[in-house]
Amino acid sequence: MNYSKEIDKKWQKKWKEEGIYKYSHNSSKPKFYTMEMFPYPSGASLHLGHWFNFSPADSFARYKHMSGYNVFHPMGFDAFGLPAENYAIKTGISPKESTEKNIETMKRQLEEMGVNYDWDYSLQTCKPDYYKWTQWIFTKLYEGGLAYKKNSLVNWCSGCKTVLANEQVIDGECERCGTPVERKKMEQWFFKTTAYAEELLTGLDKLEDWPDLTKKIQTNWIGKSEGAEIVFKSVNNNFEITAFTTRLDTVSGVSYVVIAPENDLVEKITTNEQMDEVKKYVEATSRLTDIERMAEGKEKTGVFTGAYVINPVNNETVPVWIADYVLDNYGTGCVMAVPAHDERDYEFASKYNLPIREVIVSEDGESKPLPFVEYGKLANSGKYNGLKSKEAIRIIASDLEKIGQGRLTVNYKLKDWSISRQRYWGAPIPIINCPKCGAVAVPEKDLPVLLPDNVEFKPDGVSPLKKSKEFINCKCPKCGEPAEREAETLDTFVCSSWYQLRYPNPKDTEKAFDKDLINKMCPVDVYVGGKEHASMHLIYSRFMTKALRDLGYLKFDEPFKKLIHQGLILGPDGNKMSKSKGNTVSPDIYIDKYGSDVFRMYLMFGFDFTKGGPWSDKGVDSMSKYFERIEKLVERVQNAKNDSEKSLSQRDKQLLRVKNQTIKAMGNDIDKFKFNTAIARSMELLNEINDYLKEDVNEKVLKDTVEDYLRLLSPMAPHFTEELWSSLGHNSSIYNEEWPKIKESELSGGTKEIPVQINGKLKFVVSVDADLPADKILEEIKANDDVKKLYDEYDIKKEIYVPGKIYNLVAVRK
RNA sequence: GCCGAUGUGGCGAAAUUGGUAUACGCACAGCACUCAAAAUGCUGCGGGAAACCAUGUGGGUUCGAGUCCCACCAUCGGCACCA
Repeated sequence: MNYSKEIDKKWQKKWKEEGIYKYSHNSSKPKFYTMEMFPYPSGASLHLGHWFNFSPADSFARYKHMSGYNVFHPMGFDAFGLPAENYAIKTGISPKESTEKNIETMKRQLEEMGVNYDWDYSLQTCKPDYYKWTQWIFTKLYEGGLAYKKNSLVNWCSGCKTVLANEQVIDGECERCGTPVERKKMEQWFFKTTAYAEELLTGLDKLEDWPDLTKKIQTNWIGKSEGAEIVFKSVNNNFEITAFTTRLDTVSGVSYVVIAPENDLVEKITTNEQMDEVKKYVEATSRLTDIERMAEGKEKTGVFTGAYVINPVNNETVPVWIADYVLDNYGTGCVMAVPAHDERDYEFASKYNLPIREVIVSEDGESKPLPFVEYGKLANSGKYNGLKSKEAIRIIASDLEKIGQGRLTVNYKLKDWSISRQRYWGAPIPIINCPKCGAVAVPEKDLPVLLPDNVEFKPDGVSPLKKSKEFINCKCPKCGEPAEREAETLDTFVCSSWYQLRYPNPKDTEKAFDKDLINKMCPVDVYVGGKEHASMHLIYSRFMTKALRDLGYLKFDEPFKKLIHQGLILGPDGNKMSKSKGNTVSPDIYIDKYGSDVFRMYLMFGFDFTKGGPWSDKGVDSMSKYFERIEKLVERVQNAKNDSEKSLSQRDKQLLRVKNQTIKAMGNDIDKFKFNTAIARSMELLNEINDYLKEDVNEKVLKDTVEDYLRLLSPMAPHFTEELWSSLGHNSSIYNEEWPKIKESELSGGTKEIPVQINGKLKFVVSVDADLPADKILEEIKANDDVKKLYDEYDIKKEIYVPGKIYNLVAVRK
């Protein structure tokens, strides 16, 4: 075979010299913005996952380019983050240095893949010319009331020595290092994602081209629940407790009220007699990690506060308890406990001998074993007796509203996004804390707040930036008095929540993005990336888009119109690839042996793009053989004479028909990221062409077909087809060829087979002229000898003819 | 526990959305070329002698079901003391 890695190199060089992938916003063609989630620049060479993600996405972009779009397909680097910092701690090489080096390596390797990126439209989140604008966005959100600081309970990872967002806590462990997460109270910056909870949820309905699974995950994550608030006043009328409940119908069964140990009310309401015990309990729970606290089967614990409140619905006095089965960060952190109709309350009440009163029975009035948690009919509920649960909720809520002690409301699991990180390698939060003026945003003219180079950043829980006096000490931009800078850095997800807005104009020193341009370019038409970001990056980006829209910068609601998740290539053993399991596979040996295109094609053909699967290289050889067969065919065509005068034979027409079918099918497939079937179609076309070569060949038909065939393959195998294209005497790149147009006239003709069935079971097929109108086809079927025989053998009860498709007889054998 | 996805040959997988199940490959077998092998090319390839039977299992709707409906089994994923 002629194709090899050397051919890749030759064309990569030429493409670069000729600048064929240079992008310009000035074009008469319609825009098409497609991008992949940008990678983190890690030290090692590109792994299989990168290839599986980026090379098909590149093929897609190439296909769109050939289909007449002005395709914008940028690539950048998500360059801030912990790995570089941890690497630095280990080796002493600064994050800046190692990151820059890694980016250079990665860029080179991406080019070896044969991608059509224009590096003039690229970005690196760790560069001041980028993070200046991340900081600017922060200040805009701050001014718009969407960023705020509060003392709050946060997820603390003692491994990474930093705070984590809720989204970064997986099963109670740090998403990055697996350390059990602790809870800590700290002053933290937040973005007000909750302000958009409802829109983030309802907006999902409009995202028709997003995977259902991803929308489902976001729906769960947002966790909307409709219920009611109810206010319990204390017996002495010196405090109030507001609880959220979805089961206001059970309110007459409240036998106590519980609040979370961390809740601010605890201190306020606890009586002196109970204070010691309560303090002990609160301290004990605070020592537990989330995992310990929520361990399955863990017995519920709690303690009485000494306080009593009044149930506004029946005026009963009930005790107030503290228990760690109540979460402070959901609802109000306070719960009305109805042991008869809630499993948790039942367990707790049983343990502490609190009353259990049945107030819901089944709809037919039957008493059910407790705890009975389904909807039913009210009992033991005074004037509400006999009401069905759902109407009771409405009526009780409206009664409470009249006395100002409750109302229907909604609650979301979604929390505000915690964005402060006590680490070094990130964008400094652009805030100056002035003793007089408070937190003041750094004015645009003073941005970026540069990340200092020489800082000791060994993690010890104190933000490394605090240790740099030069960094910390500054003047308040408002009053000019001495002040201190915020010492924390932004969660890297802030950097990636807006990067698609920067790509179209990455070198702009005046603004983050050009309003007019970005409103034309966005939303991104197709976004490709892993589904592990469903409840992180993809929520943050959506939030940021909506926030910037409401601040007047954007005119669209969603960042990404269509979303595709690539699957995961697993190790040969079916497990996730990891160095510790020793099941990693490097793409390099395949690239060296076969060249980039064979490998790209193999990845696309051997796996469903959205599914992935366990790695196997069984078919790589056969892909290489496919390339050889193509080379042979092209060699044959190089000597093709031009016999255009010849009229088309039936065989010629059949070839053209198959070609047109292939064009149609491959286009549809690539649009849906179904590269496996697209390549299968191309193989069918090759088989057809080789079959055609056995008979009388019309050289012009052959050459046209083969050239179209190369065009069809070129998005998937850019180097290989470029080489063959030039061997056919073409001087311009195949990349700038048009994707072949379907000729309807050539699509028709030939014969087609109509299945003939008895009772839905296939008997045989009848071949008919494909161009015949449906009723003529039916005539031909009926005239067919085999069909006539069926009439003799069977009693025909009914005849079903789906025009031009199938002929079925409902019949009994005579 | 709640929500969701998937299940088709020895294997990776197709099936225009209710209309010829197993496309395209891999593996395998036979033949040709060769002294021979490799490479290449051709042929076959779900089961069954056949009628027929086969898309995780059992029902249902339909002239017709891999596709729609109900129940179940298995695997994977998301959420999970969310009041």
